[in-house]
Parts: sequence; structure tokens; C-alpha cells
Amino acid sequence: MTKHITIRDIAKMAKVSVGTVDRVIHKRGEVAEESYKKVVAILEKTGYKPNLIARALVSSKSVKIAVLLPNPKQDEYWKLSVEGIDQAQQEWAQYSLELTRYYFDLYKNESFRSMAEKVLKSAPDGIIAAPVFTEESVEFFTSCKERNIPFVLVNSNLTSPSPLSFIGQDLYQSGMLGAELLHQGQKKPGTYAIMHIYDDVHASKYLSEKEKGFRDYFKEQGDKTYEVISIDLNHTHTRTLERELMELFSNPKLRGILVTTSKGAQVVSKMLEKRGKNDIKLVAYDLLKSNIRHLRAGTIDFLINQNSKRQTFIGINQLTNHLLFRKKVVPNYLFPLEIVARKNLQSYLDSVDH
Amino acid sequence: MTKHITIRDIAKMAKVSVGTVDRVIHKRGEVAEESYKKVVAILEKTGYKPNLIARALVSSKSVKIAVLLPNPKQDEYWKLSVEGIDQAQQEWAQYSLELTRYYFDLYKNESFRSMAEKVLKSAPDGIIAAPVFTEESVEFFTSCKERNIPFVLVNSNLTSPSPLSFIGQDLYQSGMLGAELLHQGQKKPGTYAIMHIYDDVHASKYLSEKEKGFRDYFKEQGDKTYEVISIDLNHTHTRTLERELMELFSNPKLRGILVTTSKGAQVVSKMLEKRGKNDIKLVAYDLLKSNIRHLRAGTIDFLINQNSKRQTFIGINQLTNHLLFRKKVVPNYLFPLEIVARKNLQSYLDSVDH
DNA sequence: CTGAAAGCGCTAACAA
DNA sequence: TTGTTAGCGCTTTCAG
Repeated sequence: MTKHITIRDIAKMAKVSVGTVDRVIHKRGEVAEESYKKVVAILEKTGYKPNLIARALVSSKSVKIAVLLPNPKQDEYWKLSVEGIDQAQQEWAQYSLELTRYYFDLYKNESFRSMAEKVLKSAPDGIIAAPVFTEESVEFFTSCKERNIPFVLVNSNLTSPSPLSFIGQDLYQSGMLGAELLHQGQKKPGTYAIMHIYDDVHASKYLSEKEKGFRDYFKEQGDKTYEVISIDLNHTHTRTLERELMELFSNPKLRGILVTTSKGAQVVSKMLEKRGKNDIKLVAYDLLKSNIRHLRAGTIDFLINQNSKRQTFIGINQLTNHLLFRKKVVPNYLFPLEIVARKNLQSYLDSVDH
Repeated sequence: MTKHITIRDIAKMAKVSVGTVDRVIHKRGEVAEESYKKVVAILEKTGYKPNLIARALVSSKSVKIAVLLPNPKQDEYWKLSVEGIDQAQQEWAQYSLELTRYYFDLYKNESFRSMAEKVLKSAPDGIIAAPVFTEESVEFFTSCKERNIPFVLVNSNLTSPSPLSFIGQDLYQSGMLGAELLHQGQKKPGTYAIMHIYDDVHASKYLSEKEKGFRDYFKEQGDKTYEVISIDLNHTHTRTLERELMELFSNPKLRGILVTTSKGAQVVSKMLEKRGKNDIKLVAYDLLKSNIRHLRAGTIDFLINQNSKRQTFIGINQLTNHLLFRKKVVPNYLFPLEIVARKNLQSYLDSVDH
């Protein structure tokens, strides 16, 4: 019934040609003041909506998107996000979408910098990236802005050059939730630890946001009986690491640990399993293989799911929709903080998005 | 680089016309054995993928979809799903998608039946529905099958006339999770109740699946010290209801209640709040206003989110993609069982999908 | 049984 | 400054 109004209809009503109407719609000038006004008026009155399908068909130009992420081989978390890339690529297979992947070394800002340079050289129509190294990212995305290349950020955000869209979670709330999950049901006062374990020096705003939330949770508890310690272990020497962990475990007041890094979770849960769990609660992030096993076994009590796969998938989708169809994007696409426990784990593994 | 292969290319390679290729692709016969084989071979070899955009453009016929759901005014849960319809409608606004909504009385199978009839009369291209009344649904969707009208089911599934796609959760696991959330951290044996409260007689497979999971959880606990009671209250007489609840509350062994219906959750949590919560745990479903309030206040301990909005949204999307682009759909689109607690509630409310 | 041709709605190049 | 026109890739008559 509601016959769609086309550019032809507009042209007829305004007594001009479709060419003129198109010029008005896309503001590519060369239109007489008078015609312009007439067309705009009719556009408004009729509430004309362009047919995106036709628009996409005609352009039919392959949209080129660059994906700039940490090397998935280094970290299982980022391996999950690759599944999101694959899924998006499949989804858009018929629409000429060219996805090129650029993986940088998660622990070397040098690597980020050089990969970013490559991305720029390839002159993509859009970029989706994880701004792991803040300083380098600011620099890189500033040049993107200058060149008018839209970029979408996943996992963590940047304030200064603002992205077309950010996809991720509220990290502060995430830290709070981690604290709550550890503290929940515990009546005795004690010590709670938040641990970041990585391979190299690696100052990340990402982790500190979580830590702030974690600390604030215990502050809010009112009674000052909670001691919060933050542990940064930045070495690959398994020995040293194990020694430090053993020392931590031996603290009789230790009630729980929140591990923020995937490598970390693996090490800590293995050690805790060996030692016998007793009363130390453990919360980690994401549906990584080792985490799943330890959640099932009971070493890990809860996981907080960040859904790396879906973050990346949505990111590419938004960017492509923007580029191909000029659709509007959600500037701040926040994911909920998903709690995964023993009894709902299976439903996550069964679910389509996993 | 990867120049897309078109139907023209195929035609040229097979030395036939595009018409013939099209006839082969869509199996609309009238093709000589020989040409058929030739074309199929080339199709396979080249891995031809149709351009969905072009396909959608040419048909350009407005796809007509009927939405058959319970009246959102009767139940907040179904009100959420309306948001999903709205969202989908917006998303597909430019693509001539005609969505017509048919709301039936949640408590009257008669109403379902008559609405279903109306749907059939409107001769839609596809249907998305919640098969609340099993018997009537089986009948209705059987006629849909006969008429070749594809239908997508949300919330609960039907076995017999199988839908194009089902979107929902595993209800058995859901009941289990509810039980676990109640039982967790409780050491003393006791009584656990699962409650279904509705306005009218209403035998629903939906609820019984959850109940099975609930009961099985406690069976699995090994020790026989858990008593499970199931309560069906099917009246609107507030007095009687309150009396029955008071009686339940007065059972000193009662440890927790899982309420499966939205109306129920509202009543129970209000009563429990008045009485003083003490040791009775309460778990309910979905981010309904009253549930959110009581979760914040502590009367409700956990919510299990079914994400009615997204279920409906995804359902319409799948159906439209199928109808408009002939895209493949996921036959069994399972959602994870999301646990909402005090500390991650806000993230759910902030998230885009809410 | 097959090929030719007219569009679907929009864009962009080219003429006027 | 404007109008005309040739496609984008596919579907669907309509003649042969």
C-alpha cells in the first residue's frame, strides 16, 4: 500500500530531472538556488527515504576494511575475536567486502606502530582496531581522522580522537562485578587480590580501569576490614611466577583473586588446582579453553564474559553498514557484563554467538 | 582483486544465455538436460555466489510479515518483545517490509485461534509467532506448512510442524540454573518451591520444561534432603493468593522460590518485601520494571534474562533475510542463560540491546 | 526449450 | 546549471 517514493517521483513533482534530485541529495553542488529549494521542500514533505539496496547495487565498489588486532596466536582471547572476523566476512561475502587483517605483537608497541603504518599505506575505506597501546593509538587514529578514514574501536576506547563507534564493556563496572563475585557470600574479612600477568612491561589503561572498580567496590563496603592488593607480574619466568604465587596463596587471609589477563588465568588456576582450592575464590575473564575447564572443575568460580567474538563481529558490521549503506551507527555500543557460572556455562557454549 | 563472478560470466562460459542460467539456479525447469549439466558444472567450479543486493533490488516486492504475539498490554514480558519488533521495523525501513501485528489474549486460546485465522486471511509471506497454546499452535502452523508460509517461533518451540527457525532458550537448563541460583551457598537442607502464577487455566509446556529442570537439579544433589514443591496459582483473587503465599512463607523450612511468570514475580516479591526477607531466596525472570526494583532492593536475588526483545528482533531479521535475500537461517537459535545480579544489572540496562 | 530485453532505484559521466 | 543515459546483477516475461 505505502508505495515507496523514488527519486523519479521527486523529480517529477519538482519538475526537474533525476540528476538534479541526486545532486541535491548528495549536496554535490551545481544546482540553482531555486531548484535546490524546490527539491528540498518536496524531499521533506514526502519524507523521502533512499532505497539502500539500489544504492548499494550501483556503487558495487568493493569496500576495503583493515582489521588491526593483536596476534591471535599470542593470546586466546584475541583468537576468539578472529572468529568474529570470519563470521562477518561470511555474512558479507556476497557484498564485495575486502577484509585485510593486520596482526601486531601484543607486547610490543613497536609492532603496533609498524602495522598501523602498513594499514595506512593500504588506504582502506575503514578500520576496525583494538587500541592496546594508548600513546601509539592516539597518534595513529589522529592521522586516520585527518585522512577521513572512519575507524571503529573494540575492547577499550580512546577519548581523544573519537571513533565512529566503540564496541565494548564498561571496564570500571567490570572490576566492581569481579569484586562482588569474589566477596559474595563471604562473611569473614580478609584480603582480596587483583592480578595482571603479562609477558612484558605493558602499561594499559585497560587494566587500570578494572582495578579502580575493584578497589572501589571494597571501599564501598564501609567497614575497613578489607585489604586489597594489586599484583603485577611481568615476566615469563615460570619459576619466579610460581614462587610469587605460592607466597600469595600462603597468606591465610587471602579470600579471593580476580585475574584480568588470559595468560594469568591459566597459570593461577593451574597452581590453585594443584595446591587444593580451599577457601580462595577465583574469578577470571572469558570463555577460553582453560577457563572453561577450570570453571567446570570448580577451580574457577565465575567467569565474566567479554564476548570478544561478538564485539569484533558487531564492529565490522557497523563499519560495513556505514560504508556500504551509509547507515547510522551506534556511537557507544556497550555490551552487558555476562556472568558465567557452572550451571549456565553450557548454554553459552550452545548459543549461536559462541 | 577477487572480481565477483556474475550470472553473465557463467552464461558466457557455458555458452548459454543468462535466462538459462537463472532457470538452472532456481530449478524452474524447462532446461535441456545438456545445458543443465553444463551450467551446474560451471556453477560448482566457479563457486558462484549470487549478488543478494541485485536479487533484492529486482524483486523489490514488499515482503509482508505477520507478527502473532500475546497482547503486550497484558504482560510486561511481551511488551519488551514489542521493542524488538519496533527495532526490526526501523532497521528494515528502507527495504519494503510490511510488518503487521496481531495480538491475542494471553489467557484465552479462543483469542489465539481467531487471531491466527486473521493472519492466515492476510496471506503473509512469513510469520513470526509465540506458540503459547500448544494445541492451537500445532493446528495453525500445520496449515501454514500446507500453504508454504514460512514461520519463525520465539520463546518456546513446537516439535511437530517444525519452524523455519526457533529463537529462544533451553528451558530445561533454565530451570536447573534457577535451582542452582537458589541453592548456591546454602548449606542447610530444606524446601524449594517453583511457582507459576497466571490469570486463568493455562497448561503450558513452556512452564513444565522449566519445572523438570528445577526438580532434576535437586535430584542430582544426591542427598534426599531437599523437598521440592510446585505451586500453580491460577486465580486473580488477590486475597486468596496472598493467603496462600503467607502460608507458604510460614513454612520454616522454605529456602527459596523460583517464580516463572512475570505477574507472579511481581506479587511474590512484593509480599516477601512486606514480610521481611530473612532467609528465603528469590529468583525470577527478565528485566521487568518490578523485577529490576526488587533486585536493586535485595528482595530478588537473581534474575534470569530471556531477552525477549532480542529474540523477537532476531526472529524478524532471520525471516526477512530469508524472504528478501534468501539467506540461510539458523534453525535453532539458542540464547545463553544470562544471570543478572545486583552488580551487573546496570550494565544490562546500559547495553544497546536493552 | 532458449535468448533477448525490459526493468528494479540509484549514481555518475557526458552532453547540452 | 541541467537533462539524458548507461549501467550495477538479477529476475521475468515474451517471442521465437
